[in-house]
Amino acid sequence: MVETGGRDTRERIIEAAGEVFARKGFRRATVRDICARAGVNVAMIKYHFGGKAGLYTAVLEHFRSVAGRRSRQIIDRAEREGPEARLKAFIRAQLEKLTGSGRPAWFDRLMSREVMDPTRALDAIVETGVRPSAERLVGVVQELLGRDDREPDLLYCCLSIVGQCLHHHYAKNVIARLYPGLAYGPGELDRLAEHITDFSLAGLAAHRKRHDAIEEYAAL
Amino acid sequence: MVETGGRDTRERIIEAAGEVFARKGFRRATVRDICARAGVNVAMIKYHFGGKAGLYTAVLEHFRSVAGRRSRQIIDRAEREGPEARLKAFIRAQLEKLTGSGRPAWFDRLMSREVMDPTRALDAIVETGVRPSAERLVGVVQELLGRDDREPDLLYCCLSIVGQCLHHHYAKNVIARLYPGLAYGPGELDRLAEHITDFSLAGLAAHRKRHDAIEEYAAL
DNA sequence: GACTTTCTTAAACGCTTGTTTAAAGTCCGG
DNA sequence: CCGGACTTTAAACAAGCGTTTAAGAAAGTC
Repeated sequence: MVETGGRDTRERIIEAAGEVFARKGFRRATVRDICARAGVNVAMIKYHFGGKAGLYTAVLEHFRSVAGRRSRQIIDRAEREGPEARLKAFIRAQLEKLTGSGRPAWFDRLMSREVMDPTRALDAIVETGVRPSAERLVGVVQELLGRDDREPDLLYCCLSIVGQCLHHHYAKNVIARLYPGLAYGPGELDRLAEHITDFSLAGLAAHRKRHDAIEEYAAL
Repeated sequence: MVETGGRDTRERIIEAAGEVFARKGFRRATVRDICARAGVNVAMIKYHFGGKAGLYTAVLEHFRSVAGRRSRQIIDRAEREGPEARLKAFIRAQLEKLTGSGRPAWFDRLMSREVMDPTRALDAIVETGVRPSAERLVGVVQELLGRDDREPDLLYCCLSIVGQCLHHHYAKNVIARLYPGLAYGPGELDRLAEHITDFSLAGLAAHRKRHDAIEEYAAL
Protein backbone atom coordinates (compact mmCIF):
# COMPACT_ATOMS: atom_id res chain seq x y z
CA MET A 1 0.00 0.00 0.00
CA VAL A 2 2.44 2.62 1.15
CA GLU A 3 5.47 2.59 -1.12
CA THR A 4 8.25 1.47 1.17
CA GLY A 5 10.85 2.78 -1.27
CA GLY A 6 13.14 -0.11 -0.49
CA ARG A 7 14.01 1.16 2.98
CA ASP A 8 12.95 -0.98 5.86
CA THR A 9 10.41 0.32 8.36
CA ARG A 10 12.89 0.22 11.21
CA GLU A 11 15.34 2.37 9.29
CA ARG A 12 12.67 4.86 8.29
CA ILE A 13 11.58 5.24 11.91
CA ILE A 14 15.14 5.70 13.16
CA GLU A 15 15.84 8.23 10.45
CA ALA A 16 12.74 10.27 11.27
CA ALA A 17 13.27 9.88 15.00
CA GLY A 18 16.86 11.08 14.71
CA GLU A 19 15.67 14.29 13.10
CA VAL A 20 12.84 14.91 15.54
CA PHE A 21 14.82 14.01 18.67
CA ALA A 22 17.68 16.23 17.57
CA ARG A 23 15.35 19.15 17.00
CA LYS A 24 13.03 18.82 20.00
CA GLY A 25 14.83 16.61 22.47
CA PHE A 26 13.48 13.38 23.93
CA ARG A 27 10.67 14.78 26.01
CA ARG A 28 9.15 17.24 23.56
CA ALA A 29 9.34 14.87 20.64
CA THR A 30 6.16 12.86 20.11
CA VAL A 31 5.88 9.39 18.67
CA ARG A 32 3.01 10.54 16.48
CA ASP A 33 5.18 13.22 14.89
CA ILE A 34 7.96 10.73 14.28
CA CYS A 35 5.63 8.14 12.83
CA ALA A 36 3.93 10.67 10.58
CA ARG A 37 7.31 11.66 9.12
CA ALA A 38 8.25 8.04 8.69
CA GLY A 39 4.88 7.24 7.11
CA VAL A 40 4.31 4.50 9.63
CA ASN A 41 1.71 3.46 12.15
CA VAL A 42 2.28 4.52 15.75
CA ALA A 43 2.07 0.93 16.96
CA MET A 44 5.28 0.11 15.09
CA ILE A 45 7.28 1.86 17.75
CA LYS A 46 6.24 -0.61 20.37
CA TYR A 47 6.59 -3.49 17.97
CA HIS A 48 10.12 -2.67 16.82
CA PHE A 49 11.61 -0.84 19.79
CA GLY A 50 9.41 -1.67 22.76
CA GLY A 51 8.45 1.97 23.28
CA LYS A 52 9.61 5.55 22.99
CA ALA A 53 12.55 5.06 25.33
CA GLY A 54 13.73 2.02 23.39
CA LEU A 55 13.52 3.98 20.18
CA TYR A 56 15.64 6.73 21.72
CA THR A 57 18.44 4.38 22.70
CA ALA A 58 18.24 2.73 19.28
CA VAL A 59 18.64 6.16 17.66
CA LEU A 60 21.62 6.99 19.86
CA GLU A 61 23.22 3.65 19.06
CA HIS A 62 22.59 4.10 15.35
CA PHE A 63 24.05 7.59 15.02
CA ARG A 64 26.93 7.11 17.42
CA SER A 65 29.19 5.82 14.68
CA VAL A 66 28.65 8.63 12.20
CA ALA A 67 28.62 11.28 14.93
CA GLY A 68 31.33 13.88 14.98
CA ARG A 69 32.75 12.68 11.68
CA ARG A 70 33.41 16.19 10.44
CA SER A 71 34.71 17.22 13.86
CA ARG A 72 37.12 14.29 13.95
CA GLN A 73 38.23 15.19 10.46
CA ILE A 74 39.10 18.72 11.56
CA ILE A 75 40.92 17.43 14.62
CA ASP A 76 42.80 14.65 12.85
CA ARG A 77 44.11 17.10 10.27
CA ALA A 78 46.05 18.84 13.05
CA GLU A 79 47.16 15.62 14.76
CA ARG A 80 50.84 16.02 13.91
CA GLU A 81 51.04 19.73 14.65
CA GLY A 82 51.87 21.61 17.82
CA PRO A 83 49.51 22.00 20.77
CA GLU A 84 48.45 25.49 19.68
CA ALA A 85 47.22 24.24 16.31
CA ARG A 86 45.57 21.23 17.94
CA LEU A 87 43.79 23.52 20.38
CA LYS A 88 42.48 25.62 17.52
CA ALA A 89 41.34 22.50 15.69
CA PHE A 90 39.53 21.33 18.82
CA ILE A 91 37.77 24.66 19.19
CA ARG A 92 36.83 24.83 15.53
CA ALA A 93 35.46 21.31 15.78
CA GLN A 94 33.33 22.22 18.79
CA LEU A 95 31.82 25.14 16.94
CA GLU A 96 31.28 23.00 13.87
CA LYS A 97 29.37 20.41 15.88
CA LEU A 98 26.82 22.90 17.05
CA THR A 99 25.99 24.51 13.73
CA GLY A 100 25.95 21.44 11.55
CA SER A 101 22.52 20.50 10.29
CA GLY A 102 23.16 17.28 8.38
CA ARG A 103 22.52 13.78 9.61
CA PRO A 104 25.97 13.37 11.21
CA ALA A 105 25.19 16.35 13.42
CA TRP A 106 22.10 14.78 14.96
CA PHE A 107 24.02 12.92 17.59
CA ASP A 108 25.84 16.08 18.57
CA ARG A 109 22.57 17.96 18.84
CA LEU A 110 21.21 15.16 20.98
CA MET A 111 24.29 15.42 23.16
CA SER A 112 23.78 19.10 23.82
CA ARG A 113 20.05 18.49 24.38
CA GLU A 114 21.04 15.89 26.92
CA VAL A 115 23.45 18.29 28.60
CA MET A 116 20.71 20.83 29.13
CA ASP A 117 17.87 18.45 30.00
CA PRO A 118 19.23 15.01 30.91
CA THR A 119 17.45 11.72 30.48
CA ARG A 120 18.59 8.28 31.63
CA ALA A 121 20.75 8.07 28.53
CA LEU A 122 23.06 10.81 29.82
CA ASP A 123 25.57 8.45 31.38
CA ALA A 124 26.05 6.56 28.14
CA ILE A 125 26.28 9.78 26.15
CA VAL A 126 28.87 11.24 28.48
CA GLU A 127 31.04 8.15 28.28
CA THR A 128 30.88 7.56 24.56
CA GLY A 129 30.43 11.08 23.26
CA VAL A 130 31.85 13.56 25.71
CA ARG A 131 34.68 11.92 27.62
CA PRO A 132 36.88 11.08 24.62
CA SER A 133 36.62 14.67 23.48
CA ALA A 134 37.28 15.98 26.98
CA GLU A 135 40.31 13.73 27.37
CA ARG A 136 41.79 15.06 24.17
CA LEU A 137 41.39 18.62 25.42
CA VAL A 138 42.95 17.74 28.76
CA GLY A 139 45.96 16.36 26.90
CA VAL A 140 46.41 19.49 24.83
CA VAL A 141 46.06 21.74 27.85
CA GLN A 142 48.52 19.66 29.85
CA GLU A 143 50.99 20.12 27.04
CA LEU A 144 50.40 23.86 26.89
CA LEU A 145 50.74 24.22 30.65
CA GLY A 146 53.78 21.96 30.79
CA ARG A 147 52.24 19.67 33.38
CA ASP A 148 50.88 16.16 33.58
CA ASP A 149 48.62 16.32 36.59
CA ARG A 150 44.93 17.18 36.47
CA GLU A 151 44.51 19.41 39.44
CA PRO A 152 41.27 21.39 39.67
CA ASP A 153 42.87 24.49 38.23
CA LEU A 154 43.85 22.55 35.10
CA LEU A 155 40.30 21.31 34.72
CA TYR A 156 39.08 24.87 35.24
CA CYS A 157 41.18 25.84 32.23
CA CYS A 158 39.61 23.11 30.13
CA LEU A 159 36.13 24.14 31.24
CA SER A 160 36.93 27.75 30.40
CA ILE A 161 37.77 26.70 26.86
CA VAL A 162 34.75 24.53 26.16
CA GLY A 163 32.52 27.01 27.97
CA GLN A 164 33.50 29.71 25.50
CA CYS A 165 32.58 27.40 22.63
CA LEU A 166 29.33 25.98 23.91
CA HIS A 167 27.99 29.28 25.18
CA HIS A 168 27.30 30.27 21.59
CA HIS A 169 25.11 27.21 21.35
CA TYR A 170 23.36 27.24 24.71
CA ALA A 171 22.52 30.92 24.63
CA LYS A 172 22.02 31.42 20.93
CA ASN A 173 18.47 32.66 21.39
CA VAL A 174 19.59 35.28 23.88
CA ILE A 175 22.66 36.32 21.91
CA ALA A 176 20.52 36.80 18.81
CA ARG A 177 18.29 39.18 20.77
CA LEU A 178 21.10 41.02 22.50
CA TYR A 179 23.29 41.50 19.45
CA PRO A 180 21.20 41.06 16.31
CA GLY A 181 24.26 41.91 14.21
CA LEU A 182 26.15 38.74 15.08
CA ALA A 183 25.82 36.00 12.49
CA TYR A 184 27.10 32.44 12.45
CA GLY A 185 28.08 31.70 8.86
CA PRO A 186 31.21 29.68 8.05
CA GLY A 187 33.30 32.85 7.90
CA GLU A 188 32.15 34.06 11.30
CA LEU A 189 32.77 30.60 12.69
CA ASP A 190 36.38 30.78 11.55
CA ARG A 191 36.84 34.19 13.08
CA LEU A 192 35.14 33.05 16.28
CA ALA A 193 37.38 29.99 16.49
CA GLU A 194 40.40 32.22 16.05
CA HIS A 195 39.20 34.55 18.78
CA ILE A 196 38.55 31.77 21.28
CA THR A 197 41.89 30.19 20.48
CA ASP A 198 43.86 33.41 20.98
CA PHE A 199 41.86 34.30 24.08
CA SER A 200 42.45 30.88 25.59
CA LEU A 201 46.12 30.63 24.66
CA ALA A 202 46.73 33.92 26.43
CA GLY A 203 44.80 32.70 29.45
CA LEU A 204 46.76 29.46 29.52
CA ALA A 205 50.11 31.24 29.13
CA ALA A 206 49.33 33.53 32.04
CA HIS A 207 48.17 30.61 34.12
CA ARG A 208 51.37 28.71 33.36
CA LYS A 209 53.52 31.66 34.34
CA ARG A 210 51.64 32.08 37.60
CA HIS A 211 51.74 28.36 38.39
CA ASP A 212 55.43 27.99 37.60
CA ALA A 213 56.21 30.91 39.87
CA ILE A 214 54.36 29.24 42.72
CA GLU A 215 56.14 25.94 42.11
CA GLU A 216 59.47 27.73 42.11
CA TYR A 217 58.63 29.46 45.36
CA ALA A 218 57.51 26.19 46.93
CA ALA A 219 60.75 24.50 45.89
CA LEU A 220 62.83 26.83 48.06
CA MET B 1 -12.36 25.84 55.55
CA VAL B 2 -8.67 25.74 54.74
CA GLU B 3 -6.79 27.94 57.16
CA THR B 4 -5.51 30.73 54.95
CA GLY B 5 -2.95 31.65 57.56
CA GLY B 6 -3.30 35.32 56.72
CA ARG B 7 -1.55 35.09 53.36
CA ASP B 8 -3.69 35.85 50.39
CA THR B 9 -4.41 33.11 47.84
CA ARG B 10 -2.72 35.03 45.06
CA GLU B 11 0.46 35.29 47.04
CA ARG B 12 0.43 31.64 48.00
CA ILE B 13 0.04 30.65 44.35
CA ILE B 14 2.83 32.95 43.18
CA GLU B 15 5.12 31.70 45.92
CA ALA B 16 4.51 28.05 45.05
CA ALA B 17 4.66 28.76 41.33
CA GLY B 18 7.98 30.55 41.69
CA GLU B 19 9.51 27.50 43.28
CA VAL B 20 8.06 25.03 40.80
CA PHE B 21 8.80 27.12 37.71
CA ALA B 22 12.36 27.69 38.86
CA ARG B 23 12.90 23.99 39.39
CA LYS B 24 11.11 22.55 36.37
CA GLY B 25 10.75 25.39 33.89
CA PHE B 26 7.51 26.63 32.39
CA ARG B 27 6.64 23.64 30.28
CA ARG B 28 7.38 20.84 32.72
CA ALA B 29 5.72 22.58 35.64
CA THR B 30 2.07 21.62 36.10
CA VAL B 31 -0.70 23.74 37.51
CA ARG B 32 -1.86 20.82 39.61
CA ASP B 33 1.54 20.57 41.26
CA ILE B 34 1.61 24.29 41.92
CA CYS B 35 -1.90 24.33 43.32
CA ALA B 36 -1.25 21.32 45.52
CA ARG B 37 1.75 23.08 47.08
CA ALA B 38 -0.25 26.25 47.51
CA GLY B 39 -3.18 24.32 49.00
CA VAL B 40 -5.52 25.83 46.47
CA ASN B 41 -8.01 24.69 43.86
CA VAL B 42 -6.77 24.43 40.28
CA ALA B 43 -9.49 26.77 39.05
CA MET B 44 -7.93 29.63 40.99
CA ILE B 45 -5.22 29.92 38.38
CA LYS B 46 -7.70 30.88 35.72
CA TYR B 47 -9.60 33.10 38.11
CA HIS B 48 -6.60 35.08 39.36
CA PHE B 49 -4.19 34.94 36.43
CA GLY B 50 -6.22 33.96 33.38
CA GLY B 51 -4.25 30.77 32.89
CA LYS B 52 -0.86 29.15 33.26
CA ALA B 53 0.85 31.65 30.95
CA GLY B 54 -0.61 34.57 32.88
CA LEU B 55 0.62 33.04 36.11
CA TYR B 56 4.10 32.71 34.63
CA THR B 57 4.31 36.38 33.69
CA ALA B 58 2.91 37.31 37.10
CA VAL B 59 5.64 35.26 38.74
CA LEU B 60 8.32 36.90 36.59
CA GLU B 61 6.94 40.33 37.41
CA HIS B 62 6.79 39.52 41.11
CA PHE B 63 10.33 38.22 41.47
CA ARG B 64 11.96 40.70 39.11
CA SER B 65 12.46 43.22 41.88
CA VAL B 66 14.16 40.93 44.39
CA ALA B 67 16.13 39.15 41.68
CA GLY B 68 19.89 39.43 41.65
CA ARG B 69 19.91 41.31 44.92
CA ARG B 70 22.98 39.49 46.15
CA SER B 71 24.61 39.80 42.72
CA ARG B 72 24.03 43.53 42.64
CA GLN B 73 25.43 43.77 46.12
CA ILE B 74 28.65 42.07 45.01
CA ILE B 75 28.91 44.28 41.95
CA ASP B 76 28.10 47.55 43.72
CA ARG B 77 30.77 46.88 46.29
CA ALA B 78 33.38 47.18 43.52
CA GLU B 79 31.73 50.13 41.79
CA ARG B 80 34.47 52.62 42.66
CA GLU B 81 37.37 50.29 41.94
CA GLY B 82 39.35 49.66 38.78
CA PRO B 83 38.08 47.64 35.82
CA GLU B 84 39.96 44.52 36.92
CA ALA B 85 38.20 44.43 40.28
CA ARG B 86 34.86 45.21 38.63
CA LEU B 87 35.36 42.35 36.19
CA LYS B 88 36.04 39.99 39.05
CA ALA B 89 32.96 41.21 40.88
CA PHE B 90 30.89 40.66 37.75
CA ILE B 91 32.20 37.12 37.37
CA ARG B 92 31.67 36.30 41.02
CA ALA B 93 28.13 37.63 40.78
CA GLN B 94 27.40 35.45 37.75
CA LEU B 95 28.56 32.36 39.62
CA GLU B 96 26.57 33.39 42.66
CA LYS B 97 23.39 33.67 40.64
CA LEU B 98 23.54 30.12 39.47
CA THR B 99 24.18 28.42 42.76
CA GLY B 100 21.82 30.39 44.97
CA SER B 101 18.86 28.41 46.19
CA GLY B 102 16.82 30.97 48.12
CA ARG B 103 13.79 32.84 46.90
CA PRO B 104 15.79 35.71 45.38
CA ALA B 105 17.50 33.17 43.11
CA TRP B 106 14.27 31.95 41.53
CA PHE B 107 14.21 34.66 38.92
CA ASP B 108 17.79 33.87 37.95
CA ARG B 109 16.98 30.18 37.65
CA LEU B 110 14.02 31.10 35.49
CA MET B 111 16.30 33.23 33.36
CA SER B 112 18.67 30.38 32.66
CA ARG B 113 15.73 28.04 32.08
CA GLU B 114 14.48 30.53 29.55
CA VAL B 115 17.88 30.74 27.89
CA MET B 116 17.94 27.00 27.33
CA ASP B 117 14.30 26.51 26.42
CA PRO B 118 12.68 29.83 25.52
CA THR B 119 9.04 30.72 25.92
CA ARG B 120 7.28 33.88 24.80
CA ALA B 121 8.54 35.61 27.92
CA LEU B 122 12.12 35.47 26.66
CA ASP B 123 12.06 38.93 25.10
CA ALA B 124 10.96 40.54 28.34
CA ILE B 125 13.50 38.55 30.33
CA VAL B 126 16.34 39.51 28.03
CA GLU B 127 15.49 43.19 28.22
CA THR B 128 14.91 43.45 31.96
CA GLY B 129 17.22 40.74 33.25
CA VAL B 130 20.03 40.15 30.80
CA ARG B 131 20.70 43.35 28.89
CA PRO B 132 21.52 45.55 31.90
CA SER B 133 24.02 42.96 33.06
CA ALA B 134 25.45 42.59 29.56
CA GLU B 135 25.82 46.35 29.18
CA ARG B 136 27.77 46.55 32.40
CA LEU B 137 30.17 43.89 31.15
CA VAL B 138 30.56 45.64 27.81
CA GLY B 139 31.53 48.79 29.68
CA VAL B 140 34.16 47.03 31.75
CA VAL B 141 35.61 45.26 28.72
CA GLN B 142 35.73 48.49 26.73
CA GLU B 143 37.70 50.02 29.54
CA LEU B 144 40.08 47.07 29.70
CA LEU B 145 40.58 47.09 25.95
CA GLY B 146 40.91 50.86 25.80
CA ARG B 147 38.19 51.23 23.22
CA ASP B 148 34.69 52.62 22.98
CA ASP B 149 33.30 50.80 19.96
CA ARG B 150 31.50 47.48 20.12
CA GLU B 151 32.87 45.67 17.13
CA PRO B 152 32.16 41.94 16.89
CA ASP B 153 35.54 41.05 18.35
CA LEU B 154 34.76 43.05 21.47
CA LEU B 155 31.46 41.27 21.84
CA TYR B 156 33.29 37.99 21.33
CA CYS B 157 35.39 38.90 24.34
CA CYS B 158 32.30 39.53 26.43
CA LEU B 159 30.76 36.26 25.32
CA SER B 160 33.97 34.45 26.17
CA ILE B 161 33.73 35.76 29.70
CA VAL B 162 30.10 34.96 30.38
CA GLY B 163 30.47 31.65 28.56
CA GLN B 164 33.11 30.57 31.05
CA CYS B 165 30.75 31.43 33.92
CA LEU B 166 27.54 29.95 32.61
CA HIS B 167 29.10 26.76 31.35
CA HIS B 168 29.36 25.58 34.92
CA HIS B 169 25.61 25.99 35.17
CA TYR B 170 24.47 24.67 31.80
CA ALA B 171 26.65 21.60 31.88
CA LYS B 172 26.67 20.88 35.58
CA ASN B 173 25.21 17.40 35.11
CA VAL B 174 27.92 16.49 32.63
CA ILE B 175 30.74 18.08 34.62
CA ALA B 176 29.64 16.16 37.70
CA ARG B 177 29.95 12.91 35.76
CA LEU B 178 33.20 13.79 34.02
CA TYR B 179 35.02 15.09 37.08
CA PRO B 180 33.29 13.83 40.22
CA GLY B 181 35.93 15.52 42.33
CA LEU B 182 34.86 19.06 41.45
CA ALA B 183 32.58 20.64 44.02
CA TYR B 184 30.79 23.96 44.08
CA GLY B 185 30.86 25.17 47.64
CA PRO B 186 31.46 28.83 48.48
CA GLY B 187 35.21 28.28 48.66
CA GLU B 188 35.37 26.63 45.25
CA LEU B 189 33.23 29.40 43.85
CA ASP B 190 35.76 31.97 45.01
CA ARG B 191 38.62 30.04 43.48
CA LEU B 192 36.65 29.55 40.28
CA ALA B 193 35.89 33.25 40.06
CA GLU B 194 39.56 34.01 40.53
CA HIS B 195 40.50 31.56 37.79
CA ILE B 196 38.01 32.94 35.28
CA THR B 197 39.06 36.49 36.10
CA ASP B 198 42.76 35.79 35.60
CA PHE B 199 42.12 33.72 32.50
CA SER B 200 39.96 36.44 30.98
CA LEU B 201 42.22 39.34 31.93
CA ALA B 202 45.09 37.60 30.16
CA GLY B 203 42.91 36.99 27.14
CA LEU B 204 41.81 40.61 27.07
CA ALA B 205 45.36 41.91 27.48
CA ALA B 206 46.57 39.80 24.56
CA HIS B 207 43.62 40.91 22.47
CA ARG B 208 44.36 44.55 23.24
CA LYS B 209 47.98 44.18 22.26
CA ARG B 210 47.03 42.53 18.99
CA HIS B 211 44.34 45.09 18.21
CA ASP B 212 46.53 48.08 19.02
CA ALA B 213 49.22 46.71 16.74
CA ILE B 214 46.75 46.47 13.89
CA GLU B 215 45.49 50.00 14.52
CA GLU B 216 49.03 51.30 14.51
CA TYR B 217 49.76 49.53 11.26
CA ALA B 218 46.59 50.88 9.66
CA ALA B 219 47.49 54.42 10.71
CA LEU B 220 50.58 54.42 8.50
C1' DG C 1 -31.79 40.55 56.61
C1' DA C 2 -31.92 40.42 51.54
C1' DC C 3 -28.87 41.27 47.70
C1' DT C 4 -24.84 41.78 44.94
C1' DT C 5 -20.13 41.00 44.29
C1' DT C 6 -16.16 38.42 45.10
C1' DC C 7 -14.00 34.25 45.92
C1' DT C 8 -13.70 29.11 46.17
C1' DT C 9 -14.93 24.40 45.25
C1' DA C 10 -15.68 19.68 43.05
C1' DA C 11 -16.29 17.86 38.86
C1' DA C 12 -15.89 17.33 34.23
C1' DC C 13 -14.43 18.78 29.48
C1' DG C 14 -11.45 18.50 25.58
C1' DC C 15 -7.08 17.56 24.14
C1' DT C 16 -2.54 15.26 23.73
C1' DT C 17 0.43 11.91 25.29
C1' DG C 18 2.51 6.86 25.15
C1' DT C 19 0.73 2.50 24.91
C1' DT C 20 -2.06 -1.43 23.74
C1' DT C 21 -5.43 -4.39 21.38
C1' DA C 22 -7.40 -7.34 17.96
C1' DA C 23 -7.92 -7.91 13.36
C1' DA C 24 -6.02 -7.80 8.79
C1' DG C 25 -2.31 -7.99 5.60
C1' DT C 26 2.17 -9.88 3.85
C1' DC C 27 5.59 -13.13 3.08
C1' DC C 28 7.59 -17.52 2.38
C1' DG C 29 8.72 -22.52 2.84
C1' DG C 30 6.11 -26.82 2.22
C1' DC D 1 -2.08 -23.31 -2.98
C1' DC D 2 -1.71 -23.25 2.12
C1' DG D 3 -0.58 -22.39 6.75
C1' DG D 4 2.08 -20.32 10.16
C1' DA D 5 5.17 -16.63 11.43
C1' DC D 6 6.10 -12.07 10.86
C1' DT D 7 4.28 -7.03 9.91
C1' DT D 8 1.14 -3.63 9.68
C1' DT D 9 -3.19 -1.37 10.45
C1' DA D 10 -7.16 1.33 12.60
C1' DA D 11 -9.01 2.00 16.77
C1' DA D 12 -9.25 2.47 21.39
C1' DC D 13 -7.21 2.85 26.13
C1' DA D 14 -5.55 5.04 30.30
C1' DA D 15 -3.23 8.81 32.17
C1' DG D 16 -1.92 13.54 32.34
C1' DC D 17 -2.45 18.11 30.91
C1' DG D 18 -4.72 23.11 30.95
C1' DT D 19 -9.04 24.77 31.06
C1' DT D 20 -13.88 25.43 32.02
C1' DT D 21 -18.34 25.01 34.22
C1' DA D 22 -21.96 25.55 37.57
C1' DA D 23 -22.90 25.67 42.11
C1' DG D 24 -21.87 27.17 46.61
C1' DA D 25 -19.51 29.95 50.41
C1' DA D 26 -17.86 34.42 52.16
C1' DA D 27 -17.94 39.13 52.49
C1' DG D 28 -19.31 43.57 51.79
C1' DT D 29 -23.59 46.96 50.78
C1' DC D 30 -27.88 49.00 51.10
